[in-house]
Amino acid sequence: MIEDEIRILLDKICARTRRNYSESLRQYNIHVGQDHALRQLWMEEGMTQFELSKRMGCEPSTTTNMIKKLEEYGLIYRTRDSKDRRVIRVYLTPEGKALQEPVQEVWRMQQEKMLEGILPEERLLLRRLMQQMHENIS
Amino acid sequence: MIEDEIRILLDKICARTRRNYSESLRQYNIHVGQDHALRQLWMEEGMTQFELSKRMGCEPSTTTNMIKKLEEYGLIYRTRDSKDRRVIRVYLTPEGKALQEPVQEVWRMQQEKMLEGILPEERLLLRRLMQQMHENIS
DNA sequence: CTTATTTAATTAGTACCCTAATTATATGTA
DNA sequence: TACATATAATTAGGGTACTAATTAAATAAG
Repeated sequence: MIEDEIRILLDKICARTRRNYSESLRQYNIHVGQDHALRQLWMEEGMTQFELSKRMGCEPSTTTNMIKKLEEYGLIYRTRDSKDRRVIRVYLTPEGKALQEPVQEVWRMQQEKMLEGILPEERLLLRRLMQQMHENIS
Repeated sequence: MIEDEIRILLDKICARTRRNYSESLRQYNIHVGQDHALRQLWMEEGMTQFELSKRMGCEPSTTTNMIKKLEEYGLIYRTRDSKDRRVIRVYLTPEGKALQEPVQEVWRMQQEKMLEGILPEERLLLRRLMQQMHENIS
């Protein structure tokens, strides 16, 4: 069945990219999920952990653990909001900021490798189909 | 960048399907990765753990842990190969076999939901593009 | 025959990601 | 003001997946 193949390919591509990405990130001493959090912070600092969870699409408890590791590594720091003492806001340290360029470069290279030989108009179509798939299941 | 969007969509679709699938499997008391192993065994029993790892595309240590859980749950059993005492062969119990139908039904329904509104010829193209992507990164 | 090398599986340790329950603070209502 | 409810973050506990190191059995080489 063609539908089964699509789903299986999806899983394989995902697992493979994750693994490749994980290997490439090792040189910077960070892990796949952490990069996810860092990417959000490179776009906007000072988010609450709740906001960060929403943007990453994961549970708050996952964010707590991830953020804890990133703090241990010295890549981010946290401050409690003075207006609402329940809230914690997350900021990048200079070390965290410095990773943006090299990590984005790794990301871009993997992208290009994955899409090699796929024409611009095919990429547009691919994006459209994937947007549809994403809407279907969200 | 359209390429970034494709990669991000890929991650989101993957995470989402995994999560949805995980929820659906809860009624059968199994977890996402375990289903992966069971699917291989439904196709062919008596594989070695090494063979199972290769087919699942994961590390042997991951298989060891997964198989251990499945054995605790009473879904599979293991026997040591009499010719080569290093090797362990994996078989399904009646309970493990009984899960095939309902779990495959869940799988099929999620598939159809994900691909809703995508025409047959688009599915063919989608498969082709994904096959290409898979080759590119493997 | 003995030693070295290879191979299958396991163990230890780390990170990711989830659910359910808990803690602490803020807010709405009697 | 007092109590109930809601919200942000955390903790506890389980499963997935990896790397690196180890164990045990099989095979190759001297």
